Amino acid sequence: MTNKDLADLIFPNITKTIADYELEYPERDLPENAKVTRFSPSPTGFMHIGHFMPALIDYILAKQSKGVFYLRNEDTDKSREVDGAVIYIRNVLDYYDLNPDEYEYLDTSETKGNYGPYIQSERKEIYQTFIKHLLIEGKAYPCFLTQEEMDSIRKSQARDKRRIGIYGRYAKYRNLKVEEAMQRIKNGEKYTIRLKSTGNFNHKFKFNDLVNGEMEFPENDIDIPIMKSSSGLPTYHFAHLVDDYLMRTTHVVRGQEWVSSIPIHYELFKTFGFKMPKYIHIPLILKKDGEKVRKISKRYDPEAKMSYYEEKGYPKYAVIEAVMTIINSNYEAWREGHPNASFTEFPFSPKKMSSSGALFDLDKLDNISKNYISHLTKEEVYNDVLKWSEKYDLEFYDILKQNKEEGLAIFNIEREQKKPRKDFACYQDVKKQTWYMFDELFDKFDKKYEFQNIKDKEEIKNILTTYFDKYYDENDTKDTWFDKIKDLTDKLGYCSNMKEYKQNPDKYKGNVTDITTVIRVAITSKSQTPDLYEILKILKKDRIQKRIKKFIY
RNA sequence: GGCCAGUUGGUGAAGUGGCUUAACACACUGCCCUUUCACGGCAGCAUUCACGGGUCCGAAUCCCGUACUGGUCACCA
Repeated sequence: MTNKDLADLIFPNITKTIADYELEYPERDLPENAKVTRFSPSPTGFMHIGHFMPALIDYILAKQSKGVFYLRNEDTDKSREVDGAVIYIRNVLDYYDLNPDEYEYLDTSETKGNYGPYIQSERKEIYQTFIKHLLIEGKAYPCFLTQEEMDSIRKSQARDKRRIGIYGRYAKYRNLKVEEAMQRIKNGEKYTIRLKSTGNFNHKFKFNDLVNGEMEFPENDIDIPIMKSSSGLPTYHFAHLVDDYLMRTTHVVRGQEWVSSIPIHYELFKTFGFKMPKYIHIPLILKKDGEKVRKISKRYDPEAKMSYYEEKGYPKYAVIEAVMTIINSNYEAWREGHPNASFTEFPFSPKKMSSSGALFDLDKLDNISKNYISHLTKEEVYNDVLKWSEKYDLEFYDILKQNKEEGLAIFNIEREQKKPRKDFACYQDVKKQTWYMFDELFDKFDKKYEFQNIKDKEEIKNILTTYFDKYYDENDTKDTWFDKIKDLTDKLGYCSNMKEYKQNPDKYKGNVTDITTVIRVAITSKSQTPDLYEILKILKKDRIQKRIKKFIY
């Protein structure tokens, strides 16, 4: 009985060889230095910002080098798979225009690319071919350790302060006779297949990570599981080896949490004699939790989920920009010199990445987003808000849809000028800041009139009636409008000249500010709004009179 | 506990031995502009780069040690 017999017993139907697959998936015919990257999420839930960042980098790297960016579905753990996660992840890529060149979509059976299948659960035979090869060579073996046995090994190792894992004398089945292994398998015993590690923990090897530079690790000597007993599917480490080799991946972008697996991956690649891809281990996104910082979590931190940004209505441009500033510290400087360039043109450098984790600054996002939205045209804002509200605020959507002209006018207040207002950080803000301009909302809401200095009802009434009966003319230009306000101010015993007022505040009942505030509040209910003249201009006489009447009586 | 990495202001950070009396951006504070709010302008915000020691004419930058922080040690990825 030989290793070959054992391998045939375990994989009777595997007849192909590694060489067959190497022929089937040859080296890619790409320009020199073209990078092949992949976005490879496991479909276990929502798309996390910690996935989005590597996806952006993958995309940039491939685009810039005229390479390939492909999507691979890492679904080797069927028990953790969440329904719809695949579709959701794809939608996020789609939403941000990070379209993969190669992919396979389960729901639509749409597929593209010659290096598939791109779904790991459909690659079982391929993995098993590689595992069979290892078995034949005596570099892997079936292990019959039960969960309970492994738990007790782990406990005793922890107690004795030894390294945790199945290695050395803990690897009870690594030298089991072929005959006995075959007998156990025939008896129906459960087994996993482990790598027969040849590493020595006391030997170090050097490894070059594109972010961290040269690092040194002890060799792996743990007989890691490469195939699960439950499904016959490989573990992550083994799938990484096979897929990234066969799909001819050149650059692997993944989170820092993977650097501790480097010794395992190093040994795996060495065992097969395959060249390792280059690795870019990117910093984790952290979250401040009281005094401590920790890895951002989709359970506790709403902003960890990519859906957060869509729900709030942050323009995708702003989200990408904000993430890019974390990715490379010199991004902002570059952007200043290239205001209209696509982020894909940014000369990304892994060396410029920080190797420690970063807090994601939502204030910064707001700032980027406000700047961006402030430079859109009124039509762009209108269309974006319409699109957003159709999904997230139907009431507002209906109003906007029916009042397009008015919406455009409102969004154009102090816009389309050299230094536009920066009111909106996201489209969710728009309604909060413009609702009083729409009668449907203004009439509906329970308003708190935010009067400031002048609170006396009679005085307010007097100011309003005098102004609207004697002064207001909807055709006035801004200058004449304000001249009239000043005239009224003086007539009523207030001061229209602020400098004069500041010198002798006691001589007057108040100043222009008080008068405009009364008008502003009576009309909008709010003490703080954009330019009053513009607001009056949009509302027009009839609606203003209606509001005033309603307010006074 | 083992292994790996990191530590510059509230945040992202620039900085690779003298050009740094530590850049830039966000946030914050104050002033100015101003019909409110914003916008905009100006100014302020780390005498110091986790700590201790060493090398050097000279260190945030190089070396050693300590502390702290983070990641990881699954038939999860």
